[in-house]
Amino acid sequence: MADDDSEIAPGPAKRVRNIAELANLAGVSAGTVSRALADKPMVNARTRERIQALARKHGFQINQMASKLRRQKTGVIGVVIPLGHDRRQHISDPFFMTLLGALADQLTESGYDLMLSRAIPQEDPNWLDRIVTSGMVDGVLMIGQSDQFEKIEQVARDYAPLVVWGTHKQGQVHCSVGTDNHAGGRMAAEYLLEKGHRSLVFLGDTTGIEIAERYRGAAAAVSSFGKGATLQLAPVHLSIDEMTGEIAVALTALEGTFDGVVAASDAIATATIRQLAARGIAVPEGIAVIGFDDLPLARYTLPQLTTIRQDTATGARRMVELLREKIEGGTPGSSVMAPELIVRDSA
Amino acid sequence: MADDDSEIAPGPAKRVRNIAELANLAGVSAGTVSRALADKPMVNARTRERIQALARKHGFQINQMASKLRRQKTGVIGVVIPLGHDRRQHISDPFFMTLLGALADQLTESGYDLMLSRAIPQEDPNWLDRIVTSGMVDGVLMIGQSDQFEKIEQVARDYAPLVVWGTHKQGQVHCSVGTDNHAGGRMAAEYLLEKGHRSLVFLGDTTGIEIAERYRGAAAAVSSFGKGATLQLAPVHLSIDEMTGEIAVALTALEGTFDGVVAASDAIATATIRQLAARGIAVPEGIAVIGFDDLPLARYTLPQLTTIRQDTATGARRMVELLREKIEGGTPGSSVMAPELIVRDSA
DNA sequence: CATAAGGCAACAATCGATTGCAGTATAGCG
DNA sequence: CGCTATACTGCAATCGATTGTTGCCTTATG
Repeated sequence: MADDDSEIAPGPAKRVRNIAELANLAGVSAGTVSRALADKPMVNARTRERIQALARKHGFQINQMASKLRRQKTGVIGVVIPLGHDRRQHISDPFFMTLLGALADQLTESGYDLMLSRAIPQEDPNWLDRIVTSGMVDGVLMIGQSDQFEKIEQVARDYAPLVVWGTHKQGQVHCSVGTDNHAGGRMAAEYLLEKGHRSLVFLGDTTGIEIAERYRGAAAAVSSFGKGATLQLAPVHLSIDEMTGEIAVALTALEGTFDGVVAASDAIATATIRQLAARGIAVPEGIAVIGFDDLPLARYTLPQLTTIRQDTATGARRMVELLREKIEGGTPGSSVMAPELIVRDSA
Repeated sequence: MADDDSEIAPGPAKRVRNIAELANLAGVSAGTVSRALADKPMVNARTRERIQALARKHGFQINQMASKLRRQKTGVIGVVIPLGHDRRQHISDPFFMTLLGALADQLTESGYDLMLSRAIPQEDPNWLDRIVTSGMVDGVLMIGQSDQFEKIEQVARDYAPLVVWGTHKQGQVHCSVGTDNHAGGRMAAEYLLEKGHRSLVFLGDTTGIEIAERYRGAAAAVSSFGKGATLQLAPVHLSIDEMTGEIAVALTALEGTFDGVVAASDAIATATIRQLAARGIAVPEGIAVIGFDDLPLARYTLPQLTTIRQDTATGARRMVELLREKIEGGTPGSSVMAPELIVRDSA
């Protein structure tokens, strides 16, 4: 094998553990190796390439821990999912997963690593401080505010590199990216009203601020429609285990009193459609159902979901952009995205 | 100023950046602080508590990078998704996401942090080495072998702490956890045959080893059934963008030549059902469809999916268990889980 | 030929925590 | 009272890479 500069090189040679050893092999100092591998112009092009080739040949890579320690930055972004109001809500919640996927793509493209944490505020009141001051991450992206708005505010007051997916409240300290949930809720209810439905039910648990906003939006639409329109509220949690039973209970309890469902999420909407089908109620003819999120699964149902779209792809892009700005010392504002009504077949 | 154990402590006091500063405050040496915070019995119980209280008060936490560097372990497990044969397959693929969620839960419970990486072998042939030797992780969990079986084998030969979700081949070096894909494929086809369907189509791209196994299993079932039964193959990729069009093409091309579909995944199955519905073909009366995975979304479709279940929860648990064994120096074998036929309504 | 200038590389301090070993104080016992 | 054993604590080396500073050597120019 005609290889680099050696005669016979069967597979990767003796393992090189650190810069010093490689420096020995190359006959230079550790500092030079460091600069060479970092492509610094200060080192002669020829030696640089020689060193890089040697590194490649021996499968050598910089020890990240040492490097990060010295440079005081990690190249890692923490992605946190606070499971606040709904302890049993699994990290595998479909909306979280979708946004997480988008964030992973964005961060990878930006050269960051992604560290995933699940946080349970009820068990550890310092959940956020722990992540923030662990020294493991350059910044934190949070998926959802849950019922931890105050905690987030408190931490954000002296920790800059933090961007949260969620609702934006007037005057809040922390930087958020999210859909206008109030507008989305209103939009959903208005669409059902427009379609001639008058007795609406909102399926969702309003403990978390985002869902609460959606409910308020729907309520606003109904009350501004005036007499003849009503909105009932039935709490349904996001955890998939609890959801099914709660929907069944709600549907039974409210049977005959409504002709339209505003679901707090697509997951709830699909589960609802399924249960309605099981009861022999056609969607949308018997009862119309509108979702929220526009997850991929919204297109998998039959009928396909009419829903309020949250654009997770651009949301993720924006979160990463804002976080980078903050890491570099900027102070960008929050970003509120307009929800979009996606009309398909369920309403 | 009243410091140390102080009288009035209004909020977190002056920020303490490292062990040395805290040691100063406490009037002890850095070593003692380190031991105290690590709950080592060697330090006096009273001083230990005093130091811990002080740390809490100043919101001090050990610098992870320094600690990890010194101890030569990170407490981080890398979770890698190789996007081998299907470059456009997004990290947000529903099966990946489901397994990832389960892994996240398991790792968190085991006290590990989770670092997520997306790897594109075609762009970076050293994708796995890069992650393994980066010094950032104590071990690696891989989700899916894709078409990288050889690469994985090669790395596994001298990197122990690696556990892969996927198929187990006789005599392989790397440790895998997964479903018996061959048996699963066979099971799916047998079920359709048993139900009286004779002309089957397998929808899936057999470049990846796991899907290939499923196909071979189905083919085995069909050929051992004997004459009268046929199996056609139509490649459909896992990427959600490509999938839809490819299914449409396949359904059109094969129209009228089949009465049963063995889908390589639940995602493919649901997309297929939807397209059949759009063509006015009833499932399962007109054409039966059976999926693979038993993702949560399998219950969201109408009709609900009959499918081959892969138990991701126990799979994840087992992956983490095996990885821990390997990190501690053990050499556990692979684990093959039996697939399970879940009969619902689509076949 | 001499001197200046510029390009490269070596040296050594530094990031912050951990830990083996040595040292000291206190208690206990003869 | 003195000596040993025990229980802590302090000291200093170490993990591996980065980077400001210093110094050498080469080349160019008067």
